[in-house]
Amino acid sequence: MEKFKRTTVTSALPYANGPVHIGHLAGVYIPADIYVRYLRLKGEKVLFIGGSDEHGVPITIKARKEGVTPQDIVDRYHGIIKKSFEDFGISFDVYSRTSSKTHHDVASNFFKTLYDKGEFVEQTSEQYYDEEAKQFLADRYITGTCPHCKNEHAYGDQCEACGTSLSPLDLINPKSAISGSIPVLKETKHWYLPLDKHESWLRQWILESHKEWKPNVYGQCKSWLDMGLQPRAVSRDLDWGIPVPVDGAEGKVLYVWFDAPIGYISNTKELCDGNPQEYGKWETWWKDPETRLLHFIGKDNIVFHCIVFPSMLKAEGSYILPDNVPANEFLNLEGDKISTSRNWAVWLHEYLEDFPGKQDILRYVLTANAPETKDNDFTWKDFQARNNNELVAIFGNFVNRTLVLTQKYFEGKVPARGELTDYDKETLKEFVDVKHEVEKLLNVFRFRDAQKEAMNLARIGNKYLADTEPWKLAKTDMDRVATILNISLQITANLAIAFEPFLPFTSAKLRGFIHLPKFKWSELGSIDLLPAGHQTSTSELLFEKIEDDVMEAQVQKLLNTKKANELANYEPKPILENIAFDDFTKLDIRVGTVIDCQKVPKADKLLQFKIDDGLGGRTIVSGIAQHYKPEDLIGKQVCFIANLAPRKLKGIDSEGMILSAEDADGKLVVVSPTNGVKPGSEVK
RNA sequence: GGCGAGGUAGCUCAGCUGGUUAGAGCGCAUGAUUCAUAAUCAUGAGGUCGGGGGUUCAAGUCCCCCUCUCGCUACCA
Repeated sequence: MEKFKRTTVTSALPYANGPVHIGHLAGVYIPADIYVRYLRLKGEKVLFIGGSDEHGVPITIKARKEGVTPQDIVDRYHGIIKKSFEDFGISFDVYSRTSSKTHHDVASNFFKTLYDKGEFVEQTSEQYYDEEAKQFLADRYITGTCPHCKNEHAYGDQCEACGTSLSPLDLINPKSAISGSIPVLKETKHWYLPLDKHESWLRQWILESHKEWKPNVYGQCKSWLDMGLQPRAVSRDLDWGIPVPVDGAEGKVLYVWFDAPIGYISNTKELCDGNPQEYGKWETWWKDPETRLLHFIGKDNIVFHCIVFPSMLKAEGSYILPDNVPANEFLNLEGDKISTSRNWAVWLHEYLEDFPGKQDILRYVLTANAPETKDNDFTWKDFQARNNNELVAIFGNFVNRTLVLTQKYFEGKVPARGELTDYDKETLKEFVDVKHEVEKLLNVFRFRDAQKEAMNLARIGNKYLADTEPWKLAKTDMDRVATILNISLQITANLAIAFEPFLPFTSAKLRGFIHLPKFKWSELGSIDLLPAGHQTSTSELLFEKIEDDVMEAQVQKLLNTKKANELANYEPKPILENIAFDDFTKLDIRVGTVIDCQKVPKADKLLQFKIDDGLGGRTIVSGIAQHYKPEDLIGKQVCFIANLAPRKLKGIDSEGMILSAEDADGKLVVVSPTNGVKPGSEVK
């Protein structure tokens, strides 16, 4: 740590196609904000960089669907996201966006530098081109019939009906989603970052030099490195994004994952160029070896920030590499994965409508239950318990007791401290220890435990009051009461400092109560924060209890979402276009009896069937292993397409396709005749 | 199937390079207390550390096998 003079902290750029929810906050922004506030309080030089990620295909699709421009979409969500962060006290030095002019220039130059240095590999491949719209089609812009489930509305990268990932070339009857015309294959050139060439130094850098990274991060990197790295395309044929700054690259833009992390750099530049006196030169924050670079991210981003982006920085040559990448796991909500598309989330802007002014409760709960080592679950019950039993009962209560007693006995003025007893000294020593403990934990990104440790300060205070009982002594020994309250008030002031990184709004409110305008982290542990005679205010409450009905309303809101989702899921898919009878008769569907059935080794989803088809038997491989036990199917009759061209699966020739119905929840159920029939019977 | 991360008290989690009766917070029980938002304080009950085998004088901690959860990856005619 000593070798660094300053710290650049980045937090993952949220994708501007939707608002942000508690998962974002818990995984990335709260930990980053706590860390940054902590460093600032210590007087260290630090920049906290954020911004919206505004390029990429999903934004263009959303725009098209709504009949607006991509810029409209990102303007809308950038605004909402930025406001949410401000509302929750995420203290970015800059929150900009990748559609900015600065970013376009920086990213463009970055690419150009790598291009000129020969760090890319050029490769030409065949991709679909829309001759009417005169453009190449991104995978998402091609629709067609899924070769697996025959859904006519499959996308070029994925069929949403059966969940299969596809390549555009797999689609039957591909169609352009832009013009509706039939696309043609055309050669196109793209640039690739040859990650394989970076493998050896990455291996050394991560696996040897950064064993201190969190296990989930280190393990994920090792997994990727051991699998062997492949070149990654850095350009796309698209009109939304940063144009590839090279001759002959018309109609091509930088691939979104390439431009997004550069956004950290551009946003730094924007900040520094706008106020050089305050922030200095942007290069200092990115190129000086005495700068410590930290990326706060969620686990989905590990590979980009540990492997891809460092490779880009290394290839460029003049940049420093991240010193650590503290990545969190995921937060679930009431037992289910948070999902933007299923609206299964607690949105930050909605939370503030329901709980105005209570952002610190959410900050507290999300930190106390942060997914630091594994996925965690957010429940409203836990939210209520932590508020009522911890914030209200321990923290708020201690502050309130102290201030009320001070008011009662000393008109709100800090009383002078007399001689300290041994017990007083013991108590003081304990809360000096808290400082060291919090620091130790924050330094290794253990925010959950650090916050718990800060809470200990209030516990110490409550115990101190209970043990010394100033309300009894008030009848006999006011000097002693003065000392006790003086110490209690010092503890209160310490709480304001200790909680500033975690609960900034509460800290500010508390400082208002005790009129403590200025403070530093180094003063934590001091018993001279409030001089004798200093005035404190009659307190309002720091936290309020949350009643059951309020929580029930939130749970009900989620249940309603779930119900709405179920209804939506139950809607059957629209019927496909009519076909001629001849087309039907081309299909030869038969009934067969399962003679044998077993799992295909080394495949999770495949079962291998031996079917009696009345004609000597045949082998069929079917992807239903997750829905049936092999032995349960033996002896059953199934329907299968008998004249489908055979295909090898995991080395086994599959001679046909077993028919299954897909239930609303995605469960596959084999179609079977209601009464037994002779094997080989035709289905008409 | 391969790889990665997890599986420790009712719940959420600590347990560093193996070392005496396995810890914390919440919840629960009992007692004390009233300055405080029925808040606080003390005490206590609760775990064969996912299962099995092994190494060792000694294993939650190291090795092997199995099992469950999550993620990446392959497979879904």
